Amino acid sequence: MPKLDESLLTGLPPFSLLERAQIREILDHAVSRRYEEGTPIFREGHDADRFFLLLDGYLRVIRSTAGGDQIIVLHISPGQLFGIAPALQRDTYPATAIAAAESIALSWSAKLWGDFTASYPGFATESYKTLGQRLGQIQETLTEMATQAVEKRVAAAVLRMVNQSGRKTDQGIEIAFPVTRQNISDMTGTTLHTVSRLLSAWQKDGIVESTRKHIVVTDPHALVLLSGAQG
Amino acid sequence: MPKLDESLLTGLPPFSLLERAQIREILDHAVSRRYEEGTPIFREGHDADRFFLLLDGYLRVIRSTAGGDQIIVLHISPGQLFGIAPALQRDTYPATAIAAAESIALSWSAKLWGDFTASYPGFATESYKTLGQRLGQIQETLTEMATQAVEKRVAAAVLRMVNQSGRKTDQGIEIAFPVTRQNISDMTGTTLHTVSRLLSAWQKDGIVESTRKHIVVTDPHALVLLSGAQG
DNA sequence: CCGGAACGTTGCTCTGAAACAAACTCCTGA
DNA sequence: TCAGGAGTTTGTTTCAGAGCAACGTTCCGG
Repeated sequence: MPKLDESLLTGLPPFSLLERAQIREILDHAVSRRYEEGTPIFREGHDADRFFLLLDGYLRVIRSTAGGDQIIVLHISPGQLFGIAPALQRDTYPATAIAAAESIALSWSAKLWGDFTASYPGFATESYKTLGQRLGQIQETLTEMATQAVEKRVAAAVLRMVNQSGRKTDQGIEIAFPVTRQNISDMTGTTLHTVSRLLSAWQKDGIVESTRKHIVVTDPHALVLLSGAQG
Repeated sequence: MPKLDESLLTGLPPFSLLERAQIREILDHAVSRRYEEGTPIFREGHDADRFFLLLDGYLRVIRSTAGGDQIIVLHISPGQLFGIAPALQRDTYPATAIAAAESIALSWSAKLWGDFTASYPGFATESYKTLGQRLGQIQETLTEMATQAVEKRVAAAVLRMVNQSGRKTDQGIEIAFPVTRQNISDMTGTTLHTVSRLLSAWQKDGIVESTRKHIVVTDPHALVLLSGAQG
């Protein structure tokens, strides 16, 4: 296995305070791996023996019910730590992570978490900061789910993906990873049928442009209004 | 202000590894306060300048939408840390905490969080463990909200309160703090009307017994079945 | 002891969205 | 190049649960 380059980590929040030598040290303990679209990185209930950093690609974090229904709890984008159950003293992962697009991630043995927080200034602080943001996001989604009508939720879900991964094209802003109607329904707790109808309607109104597994938002402002941003 | 007694903290997870002298030290920095039912301890968006430990009573943690709807994210029971936004490097509280019954809580300046985690063995570990559990709970609620029908959600919500605060009486297990229909609807994202109907129906079936702000579960097993525990 | 507020119950109506159903389109691999 | 599967679209039906309304009950302060 070739040595990983230091530039992979420089500039990322958890490592921003570190010396070059320290980053080297961290990388020497890391394992790098590529995941095809649809491949699980880890599964709900399995031994939480490693923690991860996404270098490239996008992930979906999923929870399933006993009845077989599933929902997408959040998305992970490049530069983020994930699977940090070990940081929370959990011995199993509470959710499943799946590559939404071809992805590359580093990972470390869970045992190293303690070493990292102890040895590297800023690492713990920044990690827990991320965790706090994530907790806030989930609470946000929860309130939304409990109080908002389907159309608002779907609009909000699309916006969230755009905000996290949007990149400009000539027609508008596109979501950088493949998304199916089913995926969106799993984010919003509705059916793919309803999502399909909504997207069709929005397309008619010139708000989005969508093909098979691909969505471009042509009128973000209209979508923000639909999402009910207190208007 | 009289000195607080060490026995208040002994045995609680975050402090279990500590010496008597260390507990003394921690208590000397603490402020103790009593809150009437309905009194807010802190509010969403306000400066997160303190963190708390509930000694007695029960709290509701609430989030509100711009549109004025609100939902109860979780309940806090005695012995739990709460308002630990400072631990996550947040400068405002992401939710509001309100006394569901008359309550007593200790609090410390947010600045001390760093000192506590640095000086007291096990404190950080135990705190983040709690946080992990809480994150798991919220994800659980989220999936439930997205996939389950109203009756199941309400049953699950009642069960959660019973598990957290249930105490045996001659007729069954009662929830130890006041709960209105509206409260339950705020936990489940439905209306108080629907909750009222459900409780009436359950009462008819001999599953619960409820008076004004008080609920006794007479047949917990039936409720578990209703909650859809994969049966 | 009275009046009003807070909480709860119940009946009725109506609609948003799930469920069911049936094609259609694109993509992939044999 | 053809078959099958994955993803999508659209129409129709159905119903759980929200909304509205009116009334009952308990509690508390003056």
